[in-house]
Amino acid sequence: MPMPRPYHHGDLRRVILTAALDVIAAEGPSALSLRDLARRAGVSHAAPAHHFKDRTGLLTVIAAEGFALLADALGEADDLRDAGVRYVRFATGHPAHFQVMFRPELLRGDDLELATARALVGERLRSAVSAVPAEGRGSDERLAGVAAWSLAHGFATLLLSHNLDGPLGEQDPEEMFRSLTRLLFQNEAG
Amino acid sequence: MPMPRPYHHGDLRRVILTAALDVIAAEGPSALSLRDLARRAGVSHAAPAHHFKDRTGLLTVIAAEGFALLADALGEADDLRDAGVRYVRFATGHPAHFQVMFRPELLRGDDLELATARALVGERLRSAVSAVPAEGRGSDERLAGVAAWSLAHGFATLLLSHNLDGPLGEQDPEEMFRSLTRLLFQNEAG
DNA sequence: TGTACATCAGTGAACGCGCGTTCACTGATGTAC
DNA sequence: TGTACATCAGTGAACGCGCGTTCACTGATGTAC
Repeated sequence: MPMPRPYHHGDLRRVILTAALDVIAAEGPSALSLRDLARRAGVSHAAPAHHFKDRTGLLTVIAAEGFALLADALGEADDLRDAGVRYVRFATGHPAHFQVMFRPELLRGDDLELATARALVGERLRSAVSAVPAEGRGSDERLAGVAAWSLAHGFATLLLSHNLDGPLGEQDPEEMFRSLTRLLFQNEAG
Repeated sequence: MPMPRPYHHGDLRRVILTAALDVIAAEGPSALSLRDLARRAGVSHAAPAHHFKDRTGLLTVIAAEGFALLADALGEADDLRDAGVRYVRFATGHPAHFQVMFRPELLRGDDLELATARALVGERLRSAVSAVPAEGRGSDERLAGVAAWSLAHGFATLLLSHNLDGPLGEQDPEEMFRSLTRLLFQNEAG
């Protein structure tokens, strides 16, 4: 005997977000439609607009949430290598967020929450780089930052798009990433 | 006095491909529609299907062409560093191809031309890695390959998605990438 | 050199579909007095 | 404690749009004889 569904959903915003993350992880951001999300949430097709205005609004919320989660993860890193590992772990753990965060053309660029969260990630990355002794990282922190970011981001991206399935075999991605940084930094610092 | 347009276009396939590359570079692969391409080519909306069957067919042709171009570029590399630079140059020079090549979910996976071109790129990358003396690259070629690929791919990806606009400033991307490899490899090998 | 026929490239009308958006509405909740 | 009113969340019908796909077609080109 089905309970009569209450008129107010109560948690619709979160439910739609979760459904959106499912869709994005499975089929990419371009597969997203508000009507489809409404259907998945069992709610009238105009309801999602109430919470997110439109697709861009929804994606912007997801990106902001993603940056906040990533900033949290990076905040707990011991050193630069660990930050890299956490970056990769974030990407595999939150593939939908990750896929959206770095695609500015999908997002409301002037969103305050997004900008704030993104800036915090930038700070965390820079401070992880600064913590490496200068002999190990060269004098140009900006350059070292881009190097570290490129490496982690490239690995994560290739991983998520299944371009490392071959080379990885059965190996754990995080473990491979760790070896990879050991190779590059010859075990110096982080 | 407009010439009466001949019934047979003569070069429609190439014209549609070019239009598709424009659209992808400007708005991403998800913005692609066959009808829109037909409109741009000034041709009836059913014509593109004649050459490419559907969106996936078109994207597969683009990806295969991209891998072929990339293989050519890598084939001329002097060493691993140069291969990296050429990888980045390819990405900036052919952004639309690059955006499509590493998204298997958009492509006809069993396409022979695609698989062949992709395999050739893999070979070229591996041979660039092998050419580095073993002291400089560690004993695990597979790992070194993934490291090099991640670095170049991450840099190229962040660059194209405008995530390096800040750090770059006025600097030439290729130049920055070169510095970045010098930093990482302390000027040892390639 | 001429003719018949096959093949190929592109046309244009028609269809059904899912989409976003709008709008007047209704049910539920919170607040003022 | 009760009532009135404002606000908020979600409904459901309607619209117009661009899309991919199908289909019978026509114009151009190549080939056989």
